[in-house]
Amino acid sequence: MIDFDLLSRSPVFKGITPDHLKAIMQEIHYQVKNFGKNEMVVHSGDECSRLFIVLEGSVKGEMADYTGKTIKIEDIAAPRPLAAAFLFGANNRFPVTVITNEPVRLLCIERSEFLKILQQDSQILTNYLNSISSRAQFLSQRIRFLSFKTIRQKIAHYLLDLAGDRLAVVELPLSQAQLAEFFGVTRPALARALGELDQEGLIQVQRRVIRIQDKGKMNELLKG
Amino acid sequence: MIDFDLLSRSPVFKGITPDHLKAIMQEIHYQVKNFGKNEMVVHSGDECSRLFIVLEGSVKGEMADYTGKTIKIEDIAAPRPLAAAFLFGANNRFPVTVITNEPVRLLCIERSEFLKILQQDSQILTNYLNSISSRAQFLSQRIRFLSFKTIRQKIAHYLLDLAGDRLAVVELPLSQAQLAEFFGVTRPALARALGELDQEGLIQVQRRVIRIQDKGKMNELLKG
DNA sequence: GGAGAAGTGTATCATTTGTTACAAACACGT
DNA sequence: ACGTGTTTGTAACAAATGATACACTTCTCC
Repeated sequence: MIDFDLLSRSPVFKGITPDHLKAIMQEIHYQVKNFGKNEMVVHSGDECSRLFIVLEGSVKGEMADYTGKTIKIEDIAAPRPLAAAFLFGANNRFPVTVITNEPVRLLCIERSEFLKILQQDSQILTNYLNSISSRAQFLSQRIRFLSFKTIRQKIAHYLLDLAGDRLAVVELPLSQAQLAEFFGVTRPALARALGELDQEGLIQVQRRVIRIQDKGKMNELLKG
Repeated sequence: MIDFDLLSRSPVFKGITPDHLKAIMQEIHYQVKNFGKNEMVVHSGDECSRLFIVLEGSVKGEMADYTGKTIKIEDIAAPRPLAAAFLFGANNRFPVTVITNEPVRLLCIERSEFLKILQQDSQILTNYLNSISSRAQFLSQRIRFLSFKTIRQKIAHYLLDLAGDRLAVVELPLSQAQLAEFFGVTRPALARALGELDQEGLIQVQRRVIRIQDKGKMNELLKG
């Protein structure tokens, strides 16, 4: 049995009433699969020909590097879909290995069946397009961010983005350690860079609260 | 007038016969706009509510950094679409400014009209999904690549990827200078790293031709 | 074959960042 | 107020890379 109430809150089916969703699902072929704890759902490199949506429990995506060591990428809990961006596209293979954190129920829909849904319901189509489109945009921004060479540049970009047009005083939403990880640098290096910018009078740092003193010079940093 | 023969070779309309495409287009509302040379088509930050496809000529995407300096991102020639991944998604704004390289004819389709097409024709829907999905995958891989810290790691990843399961001898498809730019490092630094890997016996470099001597140790590099 | 251009190997030094370690400031429960 | 754990500020040294310069090879065109 499927909890259509929960499923209708999934990003893919947002805005669809549970009843309507139930009607839609009756028209197509799908499967519900049960997994135990720590079971492997898909293996990295498997062909991605079905859409998976977590109905119950949560799974984690792990990426295996060349040595076999695995790194956890992200957790996905009900009712979110699984690797939605990889259902279509040139190379339909999972980039990650997916393993259950706990007992899990998965909704599996063949790509061709899911296509039927997309053609039938414009709301779901829009949802899905928005979803992978947003992901592409997010990734695009992330690449732009990663292309900044120095820590100073990353800080400048981050702070200016955070401040926007508003006042020049911002409070960091992350701890330095988290921010350092987001920047892809070490925590002491980040603290040092913040300290230097403070000494040079570009910003004023009081733990999490930062005042941008000289927006002009901060912009200058992004030049090179 | 639209050259449906050309348009049917666009990634979005691939696999559709020119006649069928003509029939589809007669059902919906669209515009064809003409631009002169060096005219601005869209400005960075503009709302992206229409799909643009280049019918004639070519345009370039430029990104403005905080200082106002512009960097050319890519050229788009007929019959390719423009910023297809930004038509949907959370923040529908162009990340780039688009300027014509020469006199250009553009096909403009409102998002709502394009949605009609997507629902009507499963081939076009699949094309479009493949297109933005591929882009997300490409960006995803690029981020993974950028997350390698050292040049040695980038080299290892690049070479192992290039070699695949085949022999251990690969010929670089790019010059060192181009490869260095792709890696986001300087050319001498890349050459130095290659030289060191050679000295350590992991690879054997003869200008563009590289022989991977020790795949095991190359894999090790990707650990840390 | 020779001249010039492009690509490659290498060296030196400056700059940036990672690494490690430790002290100071803060948060929170008792 | 007091300890305890977390977060933040700083320091010293090592490692990696950038910047710059130059010699050498290979290619191409004449």
